[in-house]
Amino acid sequence: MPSWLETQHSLKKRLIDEDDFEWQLPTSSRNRSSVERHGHQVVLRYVGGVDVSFLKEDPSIACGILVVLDLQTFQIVYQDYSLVRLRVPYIAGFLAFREVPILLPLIEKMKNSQNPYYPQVIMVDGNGMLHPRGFGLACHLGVQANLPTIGVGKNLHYVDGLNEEEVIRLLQAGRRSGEDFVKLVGDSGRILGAAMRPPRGSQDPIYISIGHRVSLDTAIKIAKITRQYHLPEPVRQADLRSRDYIREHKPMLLNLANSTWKTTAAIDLFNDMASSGVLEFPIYKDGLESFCRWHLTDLHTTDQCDMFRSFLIKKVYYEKFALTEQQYFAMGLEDFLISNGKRLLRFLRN
DNA sequence: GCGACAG
DNA sequence: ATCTTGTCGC
Repeated sequence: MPSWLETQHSLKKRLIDEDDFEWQLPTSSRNRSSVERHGHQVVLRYVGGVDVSFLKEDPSIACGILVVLDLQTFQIVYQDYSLVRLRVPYIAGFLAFREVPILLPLIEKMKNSQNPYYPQVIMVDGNGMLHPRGFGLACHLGVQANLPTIGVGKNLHYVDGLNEEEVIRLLQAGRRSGEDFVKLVGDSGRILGAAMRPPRGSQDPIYISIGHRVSLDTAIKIAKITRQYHLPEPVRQADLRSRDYIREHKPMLLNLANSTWKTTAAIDLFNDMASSGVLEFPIYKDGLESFCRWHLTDLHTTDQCDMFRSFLIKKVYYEKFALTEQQYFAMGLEDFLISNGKRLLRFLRN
């Protein structure tokens, strides 16, 4: 099994950072004819948006959504949900490994059914090239779905020396010239994306970056024409609707959370350790990523097991299963496997 | 050395 | 991601 790092690097080779599509951007003039050729729109009309929302009481339960906005009417013409139980932690810089498995099937389902609203480009709730290794969620999803994608971030990832204060300063400097966007140049000199000035009243910028098969200039143009409020409409609608879905189904979801949670979490942990003999976890150190590795063969003494236990609690259990500290202890899981080193040793021998 | 870290 | 009512301003 390749590591997440290796997967990112190899998928990145397939990334296309320039315009690669049949359609054209709609002109500012109003004569938007719905001309079609070979069943495909010649002018950009259907813009997708994806997002994932979570259940507060059990963050391992999530709802992924795909919506499609019709630019001609500015209405949502398609939406589809997917309810999932997450087994992958959120780790900064590796968001795609958590969300792509949810979102990709939604896209493929639509493609396989030859839905006429199949999006020509998808706006993703998460960054694209504006990412520590230049391959964020939007890139990852775009490459795997082979669709043009645009990254739309609400927060600036810690990457290439960029910081938010500087961005806000740049945006305000560009205000006089009427410029709504500022391109973001990292310490390396590379252009990583662009910051979009929020509508007046709000302070936080949003961040646009290349996902796949779209140039930054095109991404910016599409962000412009799809923005009515703070966020571009496809992403905003995906956000709102997936949140609504969670809210509406809350009673049922709470049942689900209580019924299978405990055993699933414990069994998965067993399997992970037993099959690979090693637990790996990516961590950041001095702006570089590395892996924290624990080999089961390292666990000879009670002390080592105790250290392993605290690592496990801090770095694996909470994040791997997206548990909060309170939830973790409420589950009583520490008694099950890792209450102390001796107990862990006993488990390892069997 | 620590801390900054998309959703 | 999630937590949250009223409130300040156009």
